[in-house]
Amino acid sequence: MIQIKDFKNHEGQTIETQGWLTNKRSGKGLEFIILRDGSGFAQCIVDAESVPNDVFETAKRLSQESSIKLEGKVVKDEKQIGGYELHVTNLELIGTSVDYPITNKEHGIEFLMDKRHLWLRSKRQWAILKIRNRIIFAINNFFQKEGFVQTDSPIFTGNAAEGSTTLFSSKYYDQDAYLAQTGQLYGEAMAMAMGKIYTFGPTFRAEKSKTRRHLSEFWMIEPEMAFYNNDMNMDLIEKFLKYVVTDVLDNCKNELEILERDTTVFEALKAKPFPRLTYDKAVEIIKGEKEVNGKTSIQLLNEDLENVKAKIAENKKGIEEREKEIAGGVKKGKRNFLQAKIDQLKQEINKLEEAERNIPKWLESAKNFKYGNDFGGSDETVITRMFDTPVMVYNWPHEIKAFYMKRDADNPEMAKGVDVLAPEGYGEIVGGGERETNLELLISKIEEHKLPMSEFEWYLDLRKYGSVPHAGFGLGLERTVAWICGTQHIRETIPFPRYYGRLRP
RNA sequence: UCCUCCUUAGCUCAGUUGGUUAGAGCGUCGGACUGUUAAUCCGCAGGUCCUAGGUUCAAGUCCUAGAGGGGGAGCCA
Repeated sequence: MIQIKDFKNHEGQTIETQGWLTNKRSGKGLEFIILRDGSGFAQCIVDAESVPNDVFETAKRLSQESSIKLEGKVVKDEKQIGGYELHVTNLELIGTSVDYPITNKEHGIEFLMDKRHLWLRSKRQWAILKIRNRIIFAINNFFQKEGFVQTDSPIFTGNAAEGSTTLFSSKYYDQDAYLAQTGQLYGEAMAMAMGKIYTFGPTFRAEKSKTRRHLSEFWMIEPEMAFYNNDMNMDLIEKFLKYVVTDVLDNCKNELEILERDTTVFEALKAKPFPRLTYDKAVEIIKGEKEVNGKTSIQLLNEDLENVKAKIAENKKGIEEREKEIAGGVKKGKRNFLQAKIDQLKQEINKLEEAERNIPKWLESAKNFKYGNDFGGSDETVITRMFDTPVMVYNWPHEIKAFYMKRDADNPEMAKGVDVLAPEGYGEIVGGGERETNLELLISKIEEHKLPMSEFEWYLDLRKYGSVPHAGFGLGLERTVAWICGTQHIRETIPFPRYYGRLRP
């Protein structure tokens, strides 16, 4: 039994293969079957003259997602995705498929999410999951090569700590428990034992967020390094992200092509250093007080808005012209064609008008940004819009950062945190920083945040027994997958997404 | 929780100032076509216009309430 990905090693040979019919086209005495088997996609041709009558009849009646076993000759054909097709000599039906709900046409996100268990079979989803797999592989490779030890943090935690995020509450025997929102504090303990570690596991946030970049359950990679300061931390993040992106570019060409991802942005990223902005500089850029590449954020956003408006006007004109043409009297076929185009333009307008409503709000919030606040989603969009690589923002006001963040000795209002913002509006993919080592400062911070001291006794021990400078960060897997794949929604990047309002399938 | 947009055929969507029998494309099914790439062409079938009230001679269209969904804010990876 030969897998589709190995067809290239069997050119000219007659082989057996099996899989599912994902699409079919037919001509007289010819059936073109698009077969998928998880390893790839291939066109299989059943010619009435090359197979027994009953086999051709079976092929003719095959429906979408029928499972089949095929025998045939592998033939090279440059036009095919994998470069090879199968000239079928025999075919056997394994399992029928009646009224498969997902057709090869458009569907809405809600319908597809209700059918997620079947949607996973489609080509686009296949490509995304293959890239997700490669990213995970690359992450592990990178840290293993760099001498990190993979360790895991617990999922049940006893404290709802670390501040503002809402957690999922649960029961642990007779005690209240919560699902972990991060493994970081445990990571610090493990780094004190193993030197350099990383955790890789699921995290849970019970925020009722309804945006294209949020999930309630997502996977996070959290490295933690003893004897690292924040500058070393930022060097590592940059090296790490470049490694992962390069690895995916080298090994997932076919998948990126299926997704129609423009990979030129990644080529730029490989060559250039990531911009490193202090919080102060980033705020100047957001408020439009500082130019980047000759433009301020306000100018750029206004340009974006003008472009959106121009596109809407253009579409409206296109609709008007076609409506006039229809009113003038045309044949049925032509009328249908024009009507379809009109509908498509109207749908585009709906999306553009959403942008038209949002951009002015972002502009307002950018202009009125108050120094000392944390960045909101729109502020991140504004700042990443200015650059074509990920941007690092470091040295944040300590008041808006977590209690364990290291205070800057030269600038006591600031904490040594770093956020990495992905380009193209994919948001914050990394959050991290150097950790506070001063026991007294930590204790006062815990009190300031009104956190239960008893839950942190063990954590404070880390500062009592051989405390050392250390740093680390957390990378959101799904946001990274979304950015590299260029997906519209983060929920396409995980097999069975959990987000507000979605628990099944 | 707040703001905003949406809900019409299996799916994706049109439906004008309220006005006769609610439309299209795709999909299904039947047929045509020897090489198709979301194939194409012809034909048949397919409707609780989200729900409940209300205004009106008349409601898919207007009003009120509710349900569900998209996007955004907050929060964050």
